[in-house]
Amino acid sequence: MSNQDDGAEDRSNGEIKDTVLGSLIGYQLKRAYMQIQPHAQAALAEDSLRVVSFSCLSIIVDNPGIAQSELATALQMERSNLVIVIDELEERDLINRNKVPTDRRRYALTATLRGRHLRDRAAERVSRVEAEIVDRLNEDDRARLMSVLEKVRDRLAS
Amino acid sequence: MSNQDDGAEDRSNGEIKDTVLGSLIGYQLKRAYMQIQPHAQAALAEDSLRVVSFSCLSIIVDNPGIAQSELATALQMERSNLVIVIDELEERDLINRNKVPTDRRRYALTATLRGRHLRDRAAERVSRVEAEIVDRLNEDDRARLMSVLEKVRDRLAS
DNA sequence: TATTGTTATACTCTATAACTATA
DNA sequence: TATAGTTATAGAGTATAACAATA
Repeated sequence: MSNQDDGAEDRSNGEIKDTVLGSLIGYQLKRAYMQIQPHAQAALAEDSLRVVSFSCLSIIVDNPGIAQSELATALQMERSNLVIVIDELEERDLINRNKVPTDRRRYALTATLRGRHLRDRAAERVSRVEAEIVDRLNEDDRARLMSVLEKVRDRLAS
Repeated sequence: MSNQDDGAEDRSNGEIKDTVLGSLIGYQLKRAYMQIQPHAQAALAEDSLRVVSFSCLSIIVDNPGIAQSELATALQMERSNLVIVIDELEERDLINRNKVPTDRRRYALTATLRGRHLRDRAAERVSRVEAEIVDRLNEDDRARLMSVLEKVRDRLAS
């Protein structure tokens, strides 16, 4: 048998082919997110915030009076899983649970001054980190991002 | 006090503002992924495949002879968490663990004919589902996707 | 000494069911 | 009867440490 293409690809250079997987938008989105997420996480950790805490705080800052249910819907998470996050933000004096006279079942969530300032600072940090990461992406990673950009844009051309 | 903007935004229409959060690439990527993932998951479930099983199978099909460590690196997961996935693919006769004479520590993973066919069919299914979803995105979701496209493209303009 | 595959385990995230108090 | 917040719990997914076999 000759050295022609018999399906056993040459991987002696250590490169892994993911042609089929890489053609899927979901895979590319996940990969792109996985590049960014740890850095965003690290940036938020400087303010002792998790990604979910920051997301909640940010939505509360921009939507004063929002209820926990509404917040859960906005972030596409279960309201049961939101409770301890809100607890923590409240304990850190970043937000308040305000009683609503017209509906005593719900809380009106509002950010404190401290919460608003922390949100702004944290958002600034994450923005900076994201910009740095995208700038430092290597050839493969850039290709990945461009790939998902193109695919989604093609499908959106309507 | 008048009815002017005092920071308490009007949310009577039920719309939630996420201006700051929405300006972050990571958030947009995650949101976009969360739109696609459940549908891809459902499509793969028709072949009793999880996303991780399909990803592994797909990489093995395209890289015959790959080792578990290499596969773990390619998919950015721990090799310890890969073991049961590979076990399952092997039990379903979709791949083989082949002994490598020159290095008896590693296995050379190869897909069976059945595995290659299943991968092709599953990939086709996911592609179709992804296309449908992107087509059916509502105004908000499209705006989200365009947002991340623009942001990343701006940063990549080099 | 370092690496591959493996096991066990812990930790986080997410999902579900059920409860209470209100509407 | 339905909804908001809450609790408890189960299930994924992911991360870490340690081990045997081999390099």
